[in-house]
Amino acid sequence: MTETTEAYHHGSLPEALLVAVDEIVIAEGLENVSLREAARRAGVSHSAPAHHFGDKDGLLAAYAEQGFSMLADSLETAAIEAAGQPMIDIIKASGAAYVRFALEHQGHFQAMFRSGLDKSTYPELDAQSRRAFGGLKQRVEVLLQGGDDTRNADVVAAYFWSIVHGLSSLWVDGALEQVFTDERPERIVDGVLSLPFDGGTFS
Amino acid sequence: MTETTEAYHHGSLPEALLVAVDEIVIAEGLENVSLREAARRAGVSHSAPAHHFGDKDGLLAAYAEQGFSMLADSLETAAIEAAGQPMIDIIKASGAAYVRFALEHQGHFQAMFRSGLDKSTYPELDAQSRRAFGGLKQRVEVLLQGGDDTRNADVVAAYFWSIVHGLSSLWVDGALEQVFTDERPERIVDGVLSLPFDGGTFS
DNA sequence: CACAGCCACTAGACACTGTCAAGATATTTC
DNA sequence: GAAATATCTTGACAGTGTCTAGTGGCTGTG
Repeated sequence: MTETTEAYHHGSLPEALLVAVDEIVIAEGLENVSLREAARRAGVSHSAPAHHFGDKDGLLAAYAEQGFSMLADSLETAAIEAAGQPMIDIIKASGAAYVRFALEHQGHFQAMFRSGLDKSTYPELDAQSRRAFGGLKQRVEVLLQGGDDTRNADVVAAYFWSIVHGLSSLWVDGALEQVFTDERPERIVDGVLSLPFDGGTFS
Repeated sequence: MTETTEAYHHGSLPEALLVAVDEIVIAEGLENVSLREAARRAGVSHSAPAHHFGDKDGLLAAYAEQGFSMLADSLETAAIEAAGQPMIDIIKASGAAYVRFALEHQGHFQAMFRSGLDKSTYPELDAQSRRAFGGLKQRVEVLLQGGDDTRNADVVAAYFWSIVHGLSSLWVDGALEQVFTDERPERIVDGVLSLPFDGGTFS
């Protein structure tokens, strides 16, 4: 567990607590995160966390905010790596990065979308989540106007977002494996992610 | 609050407790549901719920199971009402019913997908959730083979499911309104739901 | 009609949790 | 070096989940 960095009392407690939260979420689930257990893992007294994060929701909000920040970075990195290609491929790469993030950071992903935190009471959380999703909307606008496409940009952005978010949620939740027992989830995900670009219309 | 049906001691406590849970989730959020508060609202002692549901997770599982059962019924009803129309329209109607259910029963929807319950420890929960999603898979199979479509049925089913589930989650979470401030969510949802049937492919 | 058994619930206890107030200790500032 | 401040500790309280031991009424059987 969380190696004791000894040198507390000069600034590393908040980070150590976020690491502790991540460990707890992974090991015992989001609902079993507690201030006291996080404090225990960080080697401090039971009420030390409150000093930095206010209360339990504050700690979870900081953890979720970290997650949105990481997600925003991942999406941006994916877009940069795909730079030069057609916009549609940049969007496709971002979508894959979204699902990859959800799977590689399930603890953060749960806190981001399952903690029930009200963004209006945590401005920084709100800001980081906007940062994560703002890029998609812009790229969709470029995509549509470039091709003289009359489809509504907000609708198309929500469409892409719903696909990757739904897919991520269902996968992390275990629902994909529950329903599609004969297919490996990776294949399902790959297939779904390419549908909107290669046959996502049905009639 | 929960009118006291007086006539306890002959069978109505479990139902009353589920109603109480629903009230609590709506009024104070999923994470504030407690056995003792549910007992209070039902007018019984603090440990009465355990007699019927075992423990807190058991109560939440029963509530979530009720939700999956209602969802399965809603989807089935939608499919029946659209019977006779082309299969693609039946699927479209089911998708709309899915999103409508999420919005009209936000309490149940949260418990179904945000409670972190392990389905393998609640067989009835598992069964009801399979019932809800099984129909979609079958209908997609009919859709594809009817049109000599070579696309993988599991992939297409996961695609539809991801769209409606992602859309529902983001809406209930308030994320749609957060990002698309200038559009009413209903319009976004209507647009997204029709995209896969009228221009869901991009290139 | 008595009585034994059982079902639905109560009452009390315990360990755990979040949160608050008060204090202690180290670090920084002047 | 002293004062001020940030960081953390200690102790307390109410609320919670869960366990154990009861209690009260209903049911079926002789």
